[in-house]
Parts: sequence; structure tokens; C-alpha cells
Amino acid sequence: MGDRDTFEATRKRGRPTAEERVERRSQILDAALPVFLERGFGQATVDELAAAARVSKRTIYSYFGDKAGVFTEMVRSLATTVSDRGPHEETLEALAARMVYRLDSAELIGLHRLVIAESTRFPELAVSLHDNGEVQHIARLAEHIRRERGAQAAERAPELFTLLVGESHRKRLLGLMPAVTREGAREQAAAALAILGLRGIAAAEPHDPASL
Amino acid sequence: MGDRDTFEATRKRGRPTAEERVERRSQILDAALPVFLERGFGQATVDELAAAARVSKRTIYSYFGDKAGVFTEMVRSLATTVSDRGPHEETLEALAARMVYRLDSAELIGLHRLVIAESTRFPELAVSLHDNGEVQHIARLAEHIRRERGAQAAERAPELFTLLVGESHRKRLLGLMPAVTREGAREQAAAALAILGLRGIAAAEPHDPASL
DNA sequence: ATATAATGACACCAACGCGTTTCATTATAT
DNA sequence: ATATAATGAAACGCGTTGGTGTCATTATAT
Repeated sequence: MGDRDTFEATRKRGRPTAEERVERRSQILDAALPVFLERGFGQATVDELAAAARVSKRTIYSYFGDKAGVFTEMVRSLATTVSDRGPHEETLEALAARMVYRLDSAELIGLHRLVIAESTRFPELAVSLHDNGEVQHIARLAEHIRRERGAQAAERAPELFTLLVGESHRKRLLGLMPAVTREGAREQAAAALAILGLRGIAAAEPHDPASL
Repeated sequence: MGDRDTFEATRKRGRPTAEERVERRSQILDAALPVFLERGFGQATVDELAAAARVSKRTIYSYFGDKAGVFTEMVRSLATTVSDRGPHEETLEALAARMVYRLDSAELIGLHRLVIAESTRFPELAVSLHDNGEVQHIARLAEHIRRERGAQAAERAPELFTLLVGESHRKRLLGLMPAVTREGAREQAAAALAILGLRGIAAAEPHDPASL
């Protein structure tokens, strides 16, 4: 990506082709993500956004109106991709591990951090992220638990989700831990399931009878 | 607090007395908190900090060097107060409820949000907050559990802490929930303890048997 | 072919905000 | 008493940045 600054030279001028036109919008949003992630909304300048997207500042304003427009559109489009779209046939444990891996990825942690930081200025983004993320995840967990363990056990889905993200999520939000590994996600998922007695298949025997 | 702007008029000039001198520092830090909380580090201006503290901008620079200095000193001094200093004789459930109440207070949520937002710019503040907060809280929980249930049960302290803060903490970080009530904190603590089978030992009569 | 829409490059502006300077003022040190 | 340190008030320098204007350039519409 160093070439961005080195031989910037002259990009193609003039009216873009129809193909270029449809690409431009997502091109800008894609390029905006890393900029906002490492600089934050306030510190990121529109010139940086333009340079990252290899587009003129003028074009950014023509597409999104202002800097806040780029930000909100970017977060909104990302929020819709947060929801988990995995195979329906996998086991609860596999689903949980995949969730942890995704939730603790550098990208989603950064997005979360960004939205938390700007939750006062852009409250609707916080709502959007929550509705598309946490709410969907818990629903999905509940559905899996119900299939494997019945409706009553499914009521524990919120607590399972809480244990899944756990402290590591908070630590990562604070920048105190690197992104999770696949192995780490599996271990974390297994531990959370074990605590709630949801590990293993079929038999509804809680491994800790005192918990109920 | 409205008088801040209304009859600003003229404050006392000249060299302060010794008593005023020692007050000045904490006066600035105290006044800086609400400003940073509702504006964020980037949007808060030094003039706002000065006005809130009823002190001249000059004095702020003389005490803290720059805006970042005010911010880091404020967070650091607050971080040391995060740790729970309650009575040692209370029950685990009472301790847990008090913890939830404090952790979900508007003030600590705001502080957390602030530190998360600036964790890239001020990584050491994140470390400080974590060490003084989460680490201390978990240790304190572990100590209580050990006294009431033994060393083995005490190993669950991290998971208990996770369940205690739970989803409400994340929601509040996103600005999606108002500050917790005392009653809400009690219920949340009771639910978390019940899940881990840590409820009801030292005369801890559940005031709501239906909660689990 | 001609008009027009959309872009890149670049200059430009106005606002803002950090940090400094100046000067009057008041307590402290000696 | 006199010098000095610390402050309030106010102005200001100066860099940064969001957003616009201008013009050349290129594709599209008709």
C-alpha cells in the first residue's frame, strides 16, 4: 500500500464508465474502514479518506455529502455483515467457536471500539450494530440450543453469549490483547459451554447439578 | 451547574493563597471529567476545560502542560478509585450487587467508553484502568468465594465477574441503556450467582425465588 | 457531433483550536 | 518594603481541516 503515496501521479480523469461508477461507492467505503479504524472518526481527515480510496476529495463529497456521511454509511454497511450466516447443520460448539472467532477478530473489535467511541455523536449506529450483532447472535444460539437441548435450555442463550465473549472481548476493546486465534476461540467456546452444562450432546445432564 | 456560564464575571486575580493552590489541581481534574465525558477527548477544548474549572487557560497549561496531560491525569486518578473498598464482612451477594451498581454507574461507563475510544492514543490508560478495575474486582470476588465456598469454587471468579457485568455493560457502553438502579443491580447479581451455583449460603435469603 | 455529467487536480477559504504572549493583579518570600 | 511567583483576562499566531470553486478532461446521452 506504500505505492499510494509514492507514485500517486495522475489517476484517470474525466467522467467514469458505468462500471467504474458502481464500483466507486463501495471502493470509498472499503478504503475508509482501515482509515477510521486506526485514526478514529475525529482524527481521520477527508484527505486521508480520498487518498486511501484513490479518489479525489471532490468525489467523496459528491457521494456522501460530508465526513459523517462516509462514516455512517460505512458502519451501517458493515453492521449488516456482522450477523452470522453459517451452516445450519453444525453443532452448537462449532457455532459458538465460530462466533467467538468472528467477534474477537481485529476488524469487529475495531468496529465496536469505533461505534462505542462515537455512540454519543451517532446513537443510531450503536443501535444498528447491536441489532445486527448481539441480538442476532443470541437468537442463533438459542435456536441451536433448542434443537439440541430443548426450549428450557435455550433460555440460557443470553448468558451463553455473555460467557462466550467474556473478558477477552473487553480486554481487546481496551487494546490489551491481540486478535484471537482459531484455537483460542475453540477453547473459549468449550469453556463457556461447559460452565452452563451445555457441552456434549443429547443427554441433558448438567455437569454441575448445583447450578439449578 | 448553569451558573458556570451565566455569571462568569470576574474571578479572583493574582497569586492564589496556599490553600487555593492545593485545591487548584483537583479542582481542574474534577471539572474536566464531565467535559470529557460528554464531549470526548478530541471534541473537548481547553477553553471548555478552563471554563468548567473556573480557571484561566493559562493555569491549565501551567499545571498539566497540554490537553493530553489533563486527560491522562484525570483518568489515572479516577482509575485508582475504581477498585472496590467495601466492608470485608458483607456477603458475596451483597458484594456482587455493589459491584454491579458501581460498574454500571453512568460515571464508570463513561470513563470506560472514554478509555476504549482513546486506547490507541493512550494505551497506558487502558492498562491502568484494567489493572485497577477488572483485576481488583475479580480478586475480591475470588477472596469472598473462597471464604464462603472454598478454594475450588473461587476459581470461578472470572466467570462470575463476566456474568455480573454481562450484556447490560456492553449495552450501556453503546449508550443503549440508562444507568443501573440499585434494584437492578441486585437482581443481576442474584441471577449471575445462581447460574454458577454460588447463591444462598450465609443467610442470603433470595428476595425473588422466581428469578431462577 | 454536440451538450452534458462526472471526475481529478489543485487552489482556496473560513473556522477552529492549541498553545503563547502580554499585562495587570495579588499573595508570598525575605 | 521590595522583589517575585502565580494567576486572570484577553488577544493572537499558526497549523489543521472541512468544505468549495475552478478548470481541464473524459465518458455518456441524444
